[in-house]
Amino acid sequence: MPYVEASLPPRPRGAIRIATWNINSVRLRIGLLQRLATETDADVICLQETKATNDVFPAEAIAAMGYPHQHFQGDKGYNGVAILSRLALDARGRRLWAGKEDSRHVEATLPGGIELHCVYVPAGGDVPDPARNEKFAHKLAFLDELAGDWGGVDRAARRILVGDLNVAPLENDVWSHRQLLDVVSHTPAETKRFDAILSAHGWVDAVRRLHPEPRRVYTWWSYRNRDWRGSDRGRRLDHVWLSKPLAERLASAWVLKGARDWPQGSDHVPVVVDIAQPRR
DNA sequence: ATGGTGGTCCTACCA
Repeated sequence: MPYVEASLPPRPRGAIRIATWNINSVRLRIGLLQRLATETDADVICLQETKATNDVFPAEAIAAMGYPHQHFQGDKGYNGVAILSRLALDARGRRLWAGKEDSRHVEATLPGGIELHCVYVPAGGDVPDPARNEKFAHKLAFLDELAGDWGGVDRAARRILVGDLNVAPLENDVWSHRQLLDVVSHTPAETKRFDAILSAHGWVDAVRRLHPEPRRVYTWWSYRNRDWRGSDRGRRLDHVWLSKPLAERLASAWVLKGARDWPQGSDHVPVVVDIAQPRR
């Protein structure tokens, strides 16, 4: 199983461990970020929905946790992404998408020339019709841009894209494929775009590489579900994508399901991967 | 059945 309830096994010598988590307010859950660091021993933590502008981002508290190398971008009350690292971040940047100023992407380069992208795809509202719902149109436009050559399509590059992509692409990424076909996050309009992005860039879906269908894997359970674990109406919205050279080094992938029960937790749980040291 | 819960920041908007 990809699921773990608490602490992960030790990181293999020389491996890089990367976690991604939609934290749903970094200031409210700063204590849970420490818990994530302790339970995973991650080298790099990518966050989405930090909901903090850069001037109020808790950079010093996070540096004190052992992550002094940081690259973040946030909006007041909404969006917001961050890359937090024990390892030096060589180059940093961000990109704007679908004609908006939203803080939905940051990128940085890790030691070894690994290009890391942290992305927060728009949720898309409730009505799965771009003609009637601007938010859904925005989401589709965002996904179309992700399928384009925004970073230069280079399948040989050492490149990672992680984040809350707000799409559950496969039948076993949702609790009921049939019932969610017209629910935003699992509509054909979205899942077809996912396929297009993956094939255009040669991305490998890390969790599914190691834990293939028909195994069910979720990373999000709604707050509106009283007994989230019992009813298990989840969706796999959070992803780690690897370019082929890095997919060949993929050692492990976990979903930290236990985080959904942390006191005052996020509705998303962290996804964690280990990338082994390159052969030399 | 058209809710249900949670975050931000003050009134509604977003997820």
